[in-house]
Amino acid sequence: MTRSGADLALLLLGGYRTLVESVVAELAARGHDDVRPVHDFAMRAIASGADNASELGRRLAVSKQAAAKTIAVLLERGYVRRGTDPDDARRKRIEVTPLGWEVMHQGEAAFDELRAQWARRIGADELAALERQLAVLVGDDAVRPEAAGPAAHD
Amino acid sequence: MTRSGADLALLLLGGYRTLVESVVAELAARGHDDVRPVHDFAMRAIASGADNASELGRRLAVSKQAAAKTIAVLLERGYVRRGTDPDDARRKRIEVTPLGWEVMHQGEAAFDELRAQWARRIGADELAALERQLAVLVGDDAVRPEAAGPAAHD
DNA sequence: CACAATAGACAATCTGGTTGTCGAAATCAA
DNA sequence: TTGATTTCGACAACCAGATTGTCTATTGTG
Repeated sequence: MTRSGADLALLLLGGYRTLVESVVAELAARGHDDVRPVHDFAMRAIASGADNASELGRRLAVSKQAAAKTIAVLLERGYVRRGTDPDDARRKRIEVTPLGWEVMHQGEAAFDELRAQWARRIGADELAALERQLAVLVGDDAVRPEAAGPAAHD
Repeated sequence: MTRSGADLALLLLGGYRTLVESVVAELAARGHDDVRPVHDFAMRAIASGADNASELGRRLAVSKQAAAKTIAVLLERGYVRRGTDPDDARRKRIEVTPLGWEVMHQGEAAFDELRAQWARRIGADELAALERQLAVLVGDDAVRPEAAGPAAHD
C-alpha cells in the first residue's frame, strides 16, 4: 500500500482520537461525564506547578484568557480550587482538589490500559519503538507542551 | 524513559500537529493563507464523490449543517463551485475548481515532502512500520473518514 | 520614585461545530 | 395514484474554545 503524507497525518490524528475517545467514555462511565481532554491536560499542568492562569496559558500554549476560561469550568466542576498567593497579590493560586486528583488518576489508568491493549496487539517492543520514533519526529518536548507549540504572545 | 498512556496520546497529537502546521505554513507561503486543514479534507472528499452537503457531512462525520458551512467558505474562497443536479432538484452539486485542485496538489506535495523528511530521520522502513502499526491500532478506516467516527445522526 | 511588566477580569469576536425547524422534492407503500 | 415518509438544503439559535484588545491592581526595576 502506498501511503501519502496526508494519510500519515490522518493516522496520527486517528490514533489520538481513538485513545482520547475511549478515555472520556471510560471516565463518563465512572460518573465523570463532564470531563474533556483539555480539562485533564490542564489539571496535570496545574498539579505540576502551573498554578495560575497566566502560567497555565504559557504551558498549554494558549492565551491566558483561554486558560482562565478553562480554570473557570474546572472551578465550577469542583476539580480545582482557588486561593490567594501570599507573595503576590495579583496572583490567584490554583490547586487541584481531591476530586480532581481522582479524575486524573482514573484518566491515567484508562490511558495506561489502552496502551497495554495496543502493546498486546502490535507487541510491546514495537509500541516502544513507535513512541521513540514519534518522540524523535516531534521533538520530545511535545510531551511537555510548555516547550513547544506556537507561543501565545500575551 | 517510562511512558504513560497519556504521553502516547500527546505524541500522536504532537505528530499530527507538527505535520499539519508545517503544511498550512507552506500553503500560506505560497499565497493560500486562508486554507485550514478541514478545507483540504473537505475538498478531497468532494473530489472523491461527496458532491453535496448531506453526503459530505456523512463522509466527514459531521452534521450536514456543518458541512454546508464548510462548503460556504470554500465557495466564497473560490475553491469549489456549485451547480444543480439534473437528477434531483433538491441537491446542489458541488465541484472543485481548478484553484481548489491547485491547493490540494500543493498540500499533498507539502505533506509528502514532510513525510520524506521523516523517512530520512528515522528510516523509511521504520516509518512504514509505524504507519502499518498505527493502521492496525486505529482500524485502517481512519484514513477514510466516511467509514469511521461517531456518526452524525441527521 | 517613576515607569515598565505582569496578573487577571471583562468584552467583543471568530471558528467550527451542535440541535431544531422548515419547505421543497423525491421515494415508498397501500 | 395518492398519501406518508424520507431526504436535501436553508435558516436560526446556540455552544465551546479559542482569539485580540482594553482595563485595573500589583510588582519589580532603572
